[in-house]
Amino acid sequence: MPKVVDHLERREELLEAVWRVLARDGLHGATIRGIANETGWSAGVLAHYFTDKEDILISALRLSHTRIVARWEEKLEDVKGLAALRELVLDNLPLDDERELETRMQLVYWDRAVASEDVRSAKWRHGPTLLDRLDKLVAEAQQRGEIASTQKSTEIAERLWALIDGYSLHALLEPQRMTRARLARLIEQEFEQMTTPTEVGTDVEDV
Amino acid sequence: MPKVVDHLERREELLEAVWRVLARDGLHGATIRGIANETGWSAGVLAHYFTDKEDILISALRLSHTRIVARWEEKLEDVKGLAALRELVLDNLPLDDERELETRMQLVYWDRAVASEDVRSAKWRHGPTLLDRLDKLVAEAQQRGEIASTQKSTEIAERLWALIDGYSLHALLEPQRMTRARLARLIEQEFEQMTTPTEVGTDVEDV
Amino acid sequence: MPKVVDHLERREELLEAVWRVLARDGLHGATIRGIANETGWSAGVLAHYFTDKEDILISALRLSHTRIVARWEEKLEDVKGLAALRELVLDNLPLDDERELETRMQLVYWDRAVASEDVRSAKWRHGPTLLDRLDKLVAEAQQRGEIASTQKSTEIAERLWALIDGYSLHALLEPQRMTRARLARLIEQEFEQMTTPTEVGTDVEDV
Amino acid sequence: MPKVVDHLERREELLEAVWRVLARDGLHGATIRGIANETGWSAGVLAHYFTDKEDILISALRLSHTRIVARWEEKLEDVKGLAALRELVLDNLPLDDERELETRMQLVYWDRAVASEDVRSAKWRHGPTLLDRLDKLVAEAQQRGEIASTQKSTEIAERLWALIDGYSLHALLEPQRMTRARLARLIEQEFEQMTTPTEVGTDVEDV
DNA sequence: CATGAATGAGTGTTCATTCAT
DNA sequence: TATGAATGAACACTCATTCAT
Repeated sequence: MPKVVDHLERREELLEAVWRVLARDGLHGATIRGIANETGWSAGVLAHYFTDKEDILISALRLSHTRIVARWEEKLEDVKGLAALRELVLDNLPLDDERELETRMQLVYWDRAVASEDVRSAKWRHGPTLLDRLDKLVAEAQQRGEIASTQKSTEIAERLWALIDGYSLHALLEPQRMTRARLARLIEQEFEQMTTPTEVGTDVEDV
Repeated sequence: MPKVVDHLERREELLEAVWRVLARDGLHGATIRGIANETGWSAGVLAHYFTDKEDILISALRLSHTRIVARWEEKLEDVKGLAALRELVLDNLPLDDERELETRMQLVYWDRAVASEDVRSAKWRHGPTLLDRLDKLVAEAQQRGEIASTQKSTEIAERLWALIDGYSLHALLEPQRMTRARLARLIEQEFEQMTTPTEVGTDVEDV
Repeated sequence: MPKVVDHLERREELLEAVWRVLARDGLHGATIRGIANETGWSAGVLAHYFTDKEDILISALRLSHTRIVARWEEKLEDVKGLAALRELVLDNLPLDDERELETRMQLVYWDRAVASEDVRSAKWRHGPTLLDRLDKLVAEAQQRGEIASTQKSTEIAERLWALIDGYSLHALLEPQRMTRARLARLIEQEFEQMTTPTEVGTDVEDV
Repeated sequence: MPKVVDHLERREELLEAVWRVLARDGLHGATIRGIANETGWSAGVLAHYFTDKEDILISALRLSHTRIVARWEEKLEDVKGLAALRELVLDNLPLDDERELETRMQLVYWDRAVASEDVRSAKWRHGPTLLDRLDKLVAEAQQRGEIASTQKSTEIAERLWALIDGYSLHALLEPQRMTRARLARLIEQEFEQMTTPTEVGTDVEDV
């Protein structure tokens, strides 16, 4: 009996090594040999699982997305509205090593994305699912009266997404200034602002 | 006497070509020969003005920063407080071609920045002057009573900076969705929120 | 299993090609592509066996030294004193193609050696083993009474070494004048002079 | 009146700079710009005095030869025989800075000489004048009875020349071992050996 | 399935040379 | 005469890719 290797399992194991290399060396520093070295296998083995270097990079990014979405599903199963929204936002910030790796992963693709329509396309990105989910949860929180409805849910979601990416970027580029603690505090303030002032506002109006 | 060439002028002319290449092809696609082609000169001419490819890239980034800061100085000469803050924020968003090029320029360096302490250093970046300026103007606006003082100026500035980079990123990655018009509108809402709700609002309520 | 190649054997095969190139084109004319061409392989293959061009050149020189020393060991196994000395001297003169190639090899490095302390260092040269060996054999011949002891062994060795390099140089630079035959004759005279005159010799004859 | 420049004088001034560069950086490290830098003039000025880089190198070597020969003429004007021979030999050893520079100059050309018949030719070298002169003086010394006639003058001259180049080489490659003092002593011994032992021989005969 | 030997295109860089001023 | 701007060929080196074993 020949050695049976679970093709998909091995593939994902390889892609996780790609993640580590991308997070460590950036996309410009990610070579086939460097990746192979990180996997512990030889360079040629990647040819068995991927057609191309581009295929490796796309696959790595997509697997990351898939994992993230799966994690969302699990996390948001039992929570609703504002609580769910907070959960989702916190899950997309580099507040621990795992999420920082994911953030780095996305960041290194941007250099290529600006130059290539192809990289910007759905083949690489899993679409704006984060924005959609934020929107859905914001709307839900508005319906529950947890968030003011003075602004459209889409716009609030858009703002949250921008904050997530902006703060994430600053956390990676200036880690000693934008520490994880500071980042968590700033996001917390964001939620306070989204809730308290407007709640009062509604009260006044309601009177 | 040899052919007279203004060294600094020629240098800046070359660096502007570098900008165009970086914005078009990304940092990973910027080759010496590609840059030379964009300048209209031969490849070897770059050796006269720069020691290294790294020198070219650093110089291009720094010149961009210098130009931007100079533009700020000019724009903010006569305005103060909230008006100045709005001016500064709008000046840092990809709302026209010139600013979009600047935003692209910065973005393409991030891939390298995450992997290299050196690229993150002051040699490449001109320091967090934008944040400092935002902070100063927010504080000024707070003193004038144009913005509520419920939140520290630093935190408001930090949020504005994150929004600038987050929105800019989305504008570049999904231009058909995040159009310039939409971006302008969202930023305008941000300013409305910073001013209206806190004015009188909370005070009155608390009474 | 991949194609099996004896790494060390292939390495030495490549280095022998480097010898031929150096002897033919000089060090200044030895390019990676020229060397690759001489090996019969593509240029990139050298990257598998050597880190650098400098590594190639150092390795080529060191292998030559290693081979030469090994040959000495073998040749001097059974002979002693003057006979061994003669053997050693003759083995270091360009009296056949193999030794001429070795001499050329050494010569082409001198241009670099004068300018660089590094090239003069032990990393490149195998130390003055030839001088040491000459010295040892001269002393041995003196103890056996085959050579006069009026001069220190070190000084005789030093002179022999200078003659070896001086004659070798002239043989390479003016081959039509300093033929191999002439070179052999001159060295033979050197040995005669080292032995006969001090041995009472002339006195007896003249009587 | 335009600035009058003595063409030949300027040419020689430039070539002396070439000497310094060759002695310092070797032939492989001698670039047009490096030479120009050493002259204190711009790079383009060399184009006015020399057609080619090869022309520069040839000219530098030939001027050196010319100067050396002129020095010989002067030095050997009043001395004859053995004394003149000693003078000539000492003048060709790197026993002071000026002569070391000359020796280095010659040495760095050897790498090119082995590869190119052209460099070995008379266009580059001033022919074996040193050997001829040595020969003439040895013969003269033999006629005067200062040196034994047991060996042909040509062969003694050949040996002296080999010693000169061999010792010079070792002095440049291992300066800390083969010091100038040691070199002078070894050469002195050579002259003693050339005279004393044979003198004894003659004494016996004369009896 | 896994290896690593081998390839060749593309990169940054150096440098002799030309030429308008 | 002297300059230095500009060129373009040649270089060492990197790296994704192919393929025989």
